[in-house]
Amino acid sequence: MYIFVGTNTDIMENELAKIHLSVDCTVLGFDGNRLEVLLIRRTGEEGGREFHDMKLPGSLILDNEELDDAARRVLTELTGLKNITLQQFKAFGSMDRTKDPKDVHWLEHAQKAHVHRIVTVAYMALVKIGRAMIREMEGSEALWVPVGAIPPLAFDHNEIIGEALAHLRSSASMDPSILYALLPRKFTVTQLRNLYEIVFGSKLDPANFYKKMIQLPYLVALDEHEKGVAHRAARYFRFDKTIYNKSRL
Amino acid sequence: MYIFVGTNTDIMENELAKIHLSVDCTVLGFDGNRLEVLLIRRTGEEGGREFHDMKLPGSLILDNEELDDAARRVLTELTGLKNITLQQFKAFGSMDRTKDPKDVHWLEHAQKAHVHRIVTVAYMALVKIGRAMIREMEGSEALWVPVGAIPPLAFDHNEIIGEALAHLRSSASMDPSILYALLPRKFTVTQLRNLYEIVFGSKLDPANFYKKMIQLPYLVALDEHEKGVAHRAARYFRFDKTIYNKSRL
DNA sequence: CGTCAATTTGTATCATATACAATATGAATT
DNA sequence: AATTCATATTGTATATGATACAAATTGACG
Repeated sequence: MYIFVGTNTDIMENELAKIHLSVDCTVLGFDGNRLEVLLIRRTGEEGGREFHDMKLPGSLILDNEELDDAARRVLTELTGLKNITLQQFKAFGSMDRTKDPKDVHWLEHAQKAHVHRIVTVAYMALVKIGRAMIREMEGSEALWVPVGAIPPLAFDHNEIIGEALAHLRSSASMDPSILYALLPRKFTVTQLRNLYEIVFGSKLDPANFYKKMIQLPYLVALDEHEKGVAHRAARYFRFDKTIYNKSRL
Repeated sequence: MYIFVGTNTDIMENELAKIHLSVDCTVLGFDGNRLEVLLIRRTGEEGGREFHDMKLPGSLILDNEELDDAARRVLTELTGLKNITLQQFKAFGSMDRTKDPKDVHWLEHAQKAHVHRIVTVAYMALVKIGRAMIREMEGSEALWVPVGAIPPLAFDHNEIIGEALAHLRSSASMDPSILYALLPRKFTVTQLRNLYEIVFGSKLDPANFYKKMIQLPYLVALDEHEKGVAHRAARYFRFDKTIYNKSRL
């Protein structure tokens, strides 16, 4: 005879929610001036009329697939990039995330099944907006939208983006080096400062910021300078990850 | 005619994982000296022999139940406490979290169904270890275990606790005020310093720490002092949440 | 009453943040 | 070619906070 001591929270199988599980990725990029999010165009139907809107890139989890792998799969299929900075930051499972009939209707067609409830694990990804990626995305339904100009999206995706940005701020205040994932390989201190100002939402003194940054051992000055600007050309720097890892045992 | 434009990540229903969803809570308390975790005794069976071990408090998600509500339900049933500091910090969905046959066997009996895969949303809870809670827990299968002396637990619960502690550190370094949830209503600056030292894993100068803390407007000095200690009795303070909220617009 | 072990106060030094003036420079303009 | 412009970069002075550590205080105990 077996003894199974459970807590008083044990539940019979037939009371359980039939739950679908997905991942959604908030892919953030920096165009030198603004933060942008990668969104997917969606075409659906409501009350007999076709409509167009947007959603986050995402996917249901495959059988036997790790959560992180699912997020990486979505990103690779979308951007062609590997080695993307990727952080899981929150699961969203509210009942009213499928409150909108548009979304329910779309889900039932896209998944070809009735979806009672869908819980999603949200990821934040940081990418360099580069030529290779732009080319990869051509002809796809993906586009970049500035975070200040995001229209109403499917499901609770506006809320997810809001929390992704909060996660970026808190994550970058713990370890600002993640921000280099958003910058091109070569960048000026002014570009770096712009990014700091946008992420943390505050103005910084250019002179003091400059001095603070160039004293960092892992910020390597290059011999190259900007060109074509109507003022003194700024020096390019690069982030040396090897030096960085050594500098923080 | 309807048009549904999907991404190339669309998936047929029959490829989908049959997933169960749960919450698990890492409940942390501070006994004045050490951090402790609340664990649940488990009795199961393996190879015809009964065994005893421990697990985190948790539960499958009820139908139509919010994730946060599920976590709160587990905590209320366990401790009798309401208004607990509670933060979701990560979803765990690795395939090999049910790698151990002990756990598979236990799950099938406890849930009375075959569980192919179980994804859990992990929460960190911070509580004051008080008389009321201790009384509430009497006769239950719950007990406090110091974080330095946690034995191998069910599933990936050791890993979950590790990440909960990491979350506590990063969360407290963003906003140390969450630490007051672990202290009694009245506490000395030395108790507060002990907690800081344990959470951040570093020694702090008592004199400097004292001066830094008493200048905070929301740390209110009481007229009461310690008694029964073999040295100068320390003054009690309390954390004033109202003042705290005002001091950070 | 002196001793003990910790709390609490005092002070001096050092590092870093901030403010802001001054200089440098590549391109556009005159 | 000289001047203007706008930003990059350097310099300097001050304020603020972190750290080190000595000194004074106090409740309990023998």
